[in-house]
Formats: sequence, structure tokens, C-alpha cells
Amino acid sequence: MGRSPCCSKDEGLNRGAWTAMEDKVLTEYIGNHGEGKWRNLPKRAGLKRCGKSCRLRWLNYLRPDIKRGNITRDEEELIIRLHKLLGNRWSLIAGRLPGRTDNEIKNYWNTTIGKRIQVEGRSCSDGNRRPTQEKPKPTLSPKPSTNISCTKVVRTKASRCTKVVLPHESQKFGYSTEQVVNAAPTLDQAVNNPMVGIDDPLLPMSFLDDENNNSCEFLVDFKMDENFLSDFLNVDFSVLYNNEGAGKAAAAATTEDTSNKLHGPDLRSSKAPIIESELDCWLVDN
DNA sequence: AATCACCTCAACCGCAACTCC
DNA sequence: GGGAGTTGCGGTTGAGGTGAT
Repeated sequence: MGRSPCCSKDEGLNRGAWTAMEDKVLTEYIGNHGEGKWRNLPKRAGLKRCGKSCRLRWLNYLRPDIKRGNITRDEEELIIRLHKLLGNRWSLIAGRLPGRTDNEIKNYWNTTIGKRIQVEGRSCSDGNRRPTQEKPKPTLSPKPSTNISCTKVVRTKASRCTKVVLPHESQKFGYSTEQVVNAAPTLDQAVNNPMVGIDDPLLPMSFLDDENNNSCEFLVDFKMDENFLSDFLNVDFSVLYNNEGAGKAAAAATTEDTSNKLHGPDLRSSKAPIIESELDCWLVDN
């Protein structure tokens, strides 16, 4: 079993940094023939590289729509938001940042944001201790209100509703799975009307986030499309990852404030919204 | 000026997902 | 349906750059 490696190491292939000539050859070849067929591309283009290497070079460096220069503050904020939502799904994150590559974002995260999180995490856990000294990056400005380290990730591989888990409460009330499923609002409803289901004993949108045990026992796999992601990204997540913030948000939220999508009326209660949950434990990864 | 330590980021590697037959 | 081949993704590495001493 097992397939042959993409490119064996003993074929006299070039490795390491690309030369300007190689870049030119690759760019011209793709210009004439288009992307794809990476495995055969090096032979056809006359490059002593493996297909993988060509693909990577093209995608991360040679592509004409690559955006050069520092990550802007806006981009950084978007990265942080998306990372909260998606975790280390760099390609998905990159997909929301035109001109940026997954590799670039991953590097940026690992070298810049990740470190800052570590520093902030340390300073959070030990309030009196000063964070270790770190050279601030010019383009960066930490947002102290955002607790980046508390990542709750939604796995977007779930593309359709495939699985429902009954909350214990529903079972206690004697509801069947079918009843709960039928009572559950669509995600669209959830996004546009946080009040849906709030007063229903079935608690279809109540992802129980018990302060003590973090239980979230109801779950629906859902479609994560562009519209949903857009809505998601317009939400200020910081309050959802910060109990204090959540409390304040809850206090501020009124029933008529439906414009605050997903900010339920009481984020600390058992009626926490969909995203404040450990969805990833449940979403089917198939 | 020389050396060291640290940082950045392009490139590599291994694996999983996907596609084709 | 299953196996083989291909593509894409995420983690890791290391060369080169830069600042500190």
C-alpha cells in the first residue's frame, strides 16, 4: 500500500530558494497553460522542481494577485476574528483576505499574533507580573479588550444539518429528538433573530454554556456559507469570549435591540447563542 | 568589526481529502 | 466500492536578515 511520494529526492531536483530564472519559467508556463496538473508541470515547463514546490511557489509568491506589504490593522483584526471562528484553518482565513496567502497568514500568526497571545495570556493568569518585553510591530496595536486566547472554533466542514444532539433538559421534559429538531430555527433565523427559541422550553437554540461545566448539549450541524460567514464576521465576538464582556453585553442588550445579531439577551444564562459553545466537539468531521 | 541571539518567512514535509478510473 | 494518483492543507524547519552586545 501507500502511494509514491510526490517527488522522490534522488531525481536531481532543485531544492531550496527559487532563482529568478525558475520564477520566470514557471510564471511564463502558467501564463500560457494555466494552473493545475502540478505533477506534470515541472517536466513540461522544463523545471527541475517537484510539482508541489511549483504549486507552492506560484500560490505563495508568483501569483499576480498577491498583495505585498505589511498586514494592515484591519487585516489583522479580521485574521483574529477568523481565527477565533475557524482555528488554524489558514486557507479558509486567507480566502477572506484578498491577496494574502495561507502561508503568509500562518507565518504572521505564528510570529506576531501568537506570541502576543502568549504574552497576554501570561499577564492575564498572573495579573501583577509584567508581560515579557517584546518589540511592538509598527502595524500592530493590541486590543486589550479582546481575549484572543480563548478560542472557540466552529468547524466549517459541517456543510449541512446532519446531527442533532438532545439537551438533557429536553429529555427531562420528555421531548423527542424529532420534536426538538422541528422546533429548531434555521441558522438564518438564528442569525437574524436572536430571540428565536429563547422562551421555548425546548430551547432549540440554547447551547447550554453552563458557567461551571461548559456543557453545551444541543447541536445542529449547519451550512456555513458565504452569507453566514459575512454575518458572523460582522459580530463583535469579543464579548462572547469574555464573561465580563458578555455580562455587559447582556445588560446592554434589550429585546428591541435585534440589530445586535447573535448577542442574545443574556449571554451568561443558559440561553447562550450558537457560537458560544463547543460546537467543534459535535460537528461532524467527515 | 566581530559575534551572538533572535526574528522572519519561504520552502519543505507528511498526511488527509479529493478525484478518477 | 475500492484502490491509485493528485491536490491541498497545516505544521515545521532553516537560511538569511537584523539588532544587540
